[in-house]
Amino acid sequence: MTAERIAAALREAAAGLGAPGADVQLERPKDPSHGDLASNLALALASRLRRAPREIAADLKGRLDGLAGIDRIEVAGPGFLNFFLELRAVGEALGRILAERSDYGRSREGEGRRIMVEFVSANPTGPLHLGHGRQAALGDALASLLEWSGWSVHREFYFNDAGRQTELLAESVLARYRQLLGHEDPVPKGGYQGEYVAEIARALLERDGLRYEDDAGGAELEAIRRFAIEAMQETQKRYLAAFGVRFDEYFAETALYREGRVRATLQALDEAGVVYERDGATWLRTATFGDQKDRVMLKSDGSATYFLPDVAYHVGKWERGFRDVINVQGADHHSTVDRVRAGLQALGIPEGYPEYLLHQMVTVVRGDEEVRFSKRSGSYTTLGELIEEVGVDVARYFFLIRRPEAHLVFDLELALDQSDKNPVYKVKYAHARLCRLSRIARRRGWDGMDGPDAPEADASLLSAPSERELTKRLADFPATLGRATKARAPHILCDYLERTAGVVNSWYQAGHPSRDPEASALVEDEPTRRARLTLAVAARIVLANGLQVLGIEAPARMTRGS
RNA sequence: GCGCCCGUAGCUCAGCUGGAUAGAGCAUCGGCCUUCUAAGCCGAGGGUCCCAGGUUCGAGUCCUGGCGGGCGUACCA
Repeated sequence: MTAERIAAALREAAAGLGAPGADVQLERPKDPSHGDLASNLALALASRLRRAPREIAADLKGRLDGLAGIDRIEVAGPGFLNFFLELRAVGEALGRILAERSDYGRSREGEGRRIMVEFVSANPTGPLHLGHGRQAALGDALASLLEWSGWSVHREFYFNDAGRQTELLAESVLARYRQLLGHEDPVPKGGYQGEYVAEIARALLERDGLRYEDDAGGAELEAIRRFAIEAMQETQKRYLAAFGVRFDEYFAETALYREGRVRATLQALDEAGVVYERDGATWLRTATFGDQKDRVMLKSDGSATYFLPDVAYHVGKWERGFRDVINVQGADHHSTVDRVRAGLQALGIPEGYPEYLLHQMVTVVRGDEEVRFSKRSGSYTTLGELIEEVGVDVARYFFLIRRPEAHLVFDLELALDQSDKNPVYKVKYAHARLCRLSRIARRRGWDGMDGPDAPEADASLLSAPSERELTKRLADFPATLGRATKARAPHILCDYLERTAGVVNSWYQAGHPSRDPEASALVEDEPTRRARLTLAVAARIVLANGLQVLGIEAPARMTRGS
């Protein structure tokens, strides 16, 4: 590729000027008058070479003579080198896109190594809410990005099925169950009030009949607890499936106890000399490893806090062979980061393990009005209700549209809009328009662009500014995916897709028959038509692949609403 | 009090290793449909990048200190 050749030539030229091993990065100038590619190498080398940047740039330029595919090189501004490529070189990406098709954008960066992405990890004590929605979309998109970058990804969901909260759930279910039988049991203090608890109680009654009616004391609470957790998990899994998210493994906290891993972790920490007793409780010296203060592992009543099994769980991840782990969590859990890492470090696991991706909270608005999370009608309490109203694709996209560390405002009014104002639809429409071009071409007997044996198009015929711009954008797709993956930031891909869709729409519109038939992809001149249809197919592939990464459908046609 | 995150156009937000004149969508205003679906396109206005210092040839981006907002800071989960 031309860009790689230029970078290599620049490195060599820099070495020739006395600066070997320079880190050369080419960038896409925003302004087309700054060329197709630009390098700030001369600026970066100025202090090292103790020379004026523009002077260095001129020397570099002198050493780059005769590079194929380059029309001209300019020294500009404070010392930039701007490269203007021949159209053929700009268009070389098109051939690659047509050849790689649905694989265009994949890389081998991860070299097949295993990586775990843990996300959602909701407690089995209630339905999934909107925060879980953001996490589901984010974790799944991140996992998908990693797969596209050549990692072997394991998607995992951890659930706390052992703590006090699950007992409270069971007690709440029992109260509701007895209410169904005409008793006046109140839901326990701090218990779960939601309607879903009553539903579980009804299901329990249906399955087991009157078995627990006289069990106000709770002798069979364990059976109820298991039933409730299972029911809750079924519901969660159903919503996640509807949301298009699938996990390789659901990991239960109780498994840690059953296998003795909690006790073993406690013992190992004790042997490491980082455990002490105070006020009847057992503490871990997490402050020694960067935590703000020491933490309790065993309460004075002998039961464990969440912290201890959390550490045991992550020791398990390490022992299962996962050297790369990303935990996707809400920012309200950020205090666990330091303490879990501290516990792991005390056991000799490297600092900074595991990696965390913390995302900020979600607020929902309808126009100017904030939607409160309450049980009153018209408010959203669960992910399921949201999906039902706006659809899976819109929900997924909206959850991904912002940087994880930025607060997310979910606008229902915009989400329900089906015009191009809605960014998801903008991308889908662009994709559908490109499909339509190919359909019409086929209908007119101009076939052959879509097959695997499509003849090479002449990219030098793509001379309009919008064609050049679109071609360059398409060439940047693999690098954009790479950047999004490394930054753990799917929104970078959203941003790319929206901009690309904008360029597509603009190009499409310029060639609309009512505007300029000569600029259309469907012109009579065969070589020109072939080149433009190739561009259309390439753009379609890129949009489809991008949406695929985000788990969003790329329709070949959009049906007009009434 | 302490810790993490955020502060960019009226609103919601991008801004890649520090680089050229700070960008997009929405909203507002003005143009463009007999033609491949205009669910669109073109154009315009709109900015003390929270403030103050510092590092640098160069800071929205890095450092320090403020101010404002969110989330944490349990022998809760």
